Amino acid sequence: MDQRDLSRYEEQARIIKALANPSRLMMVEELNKGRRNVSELTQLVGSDTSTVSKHLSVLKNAGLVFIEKMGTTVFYHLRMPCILDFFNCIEAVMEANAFGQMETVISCKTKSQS
Amino acid sequence: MDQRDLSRYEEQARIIKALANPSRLMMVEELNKGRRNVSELTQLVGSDTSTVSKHLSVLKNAGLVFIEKMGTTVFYHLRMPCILDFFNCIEAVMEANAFGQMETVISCKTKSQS
DNA sequence: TTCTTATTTGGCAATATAGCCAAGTAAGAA
DNA sequence: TTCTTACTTGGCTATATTGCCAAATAAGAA
Repeated sequence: MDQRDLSRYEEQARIIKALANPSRLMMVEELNKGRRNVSELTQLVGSDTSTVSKHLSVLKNAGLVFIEKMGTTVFYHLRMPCILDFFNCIEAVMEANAFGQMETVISCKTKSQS
Repeated sequence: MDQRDLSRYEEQARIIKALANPSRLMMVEELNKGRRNVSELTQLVGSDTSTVSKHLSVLKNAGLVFIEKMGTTVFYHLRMPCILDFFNCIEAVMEANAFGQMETVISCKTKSQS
């Protein structure tokens, strides 16, 4: 295990961790439609403004969004060209899981019949 | 905000969270080469066996791996057909970040020159 | 059965995360 | 300047995560 590899995994984990939160996923999906300011995202998520602001700073530190200031309002933009691939991948895992659960039910039925 | 949407985001977050750890990323990448038992993964990661076992149970609960028992040893298999897309996406963000840092350096230089 | 090897689970301490409220900052309006 | 609006930061608590050690389990071997 190389030190370079380790820090690469740590950096990857940092970015993935920034996405590993329901509120932040919601915001990312919304930002994929276009720029949004903090108030708009706050309304979407339904938490305190400060909470949303902190979520946004997590996304910013991970490099997933960038800001554009206009007067007193701050617009957040998504910088994640691969977002569709990313969500499709997670979606595929979820589908596989749903299918797996179905199989379990079937196999239980089969067992109870035998 | 629909309750269905919320729980979808929660489920997505749970899967993403399972990937958001350096040791688990290391294991996932290794498992992409083929099945591995706990000892092999323990050696790879360099933590305690119990720690690795718990990491594996996180991956299993997320549906990202499944097991195959052979006598006393347990082989873990990756179930993530999209793993390449996933890593490529994260890689793209990392590259964009590196590029962004470079830009910052350049813009600082430019500013100090003006 | 006892011994050994492979793995999982329980329990604990250290650290990180999430959310709220209150306080601080920043930019424009009055 | 003061007021207001938009946002960020500090501070706190509750909860979750990580990693270790020790103990439990499971399956063969002796």
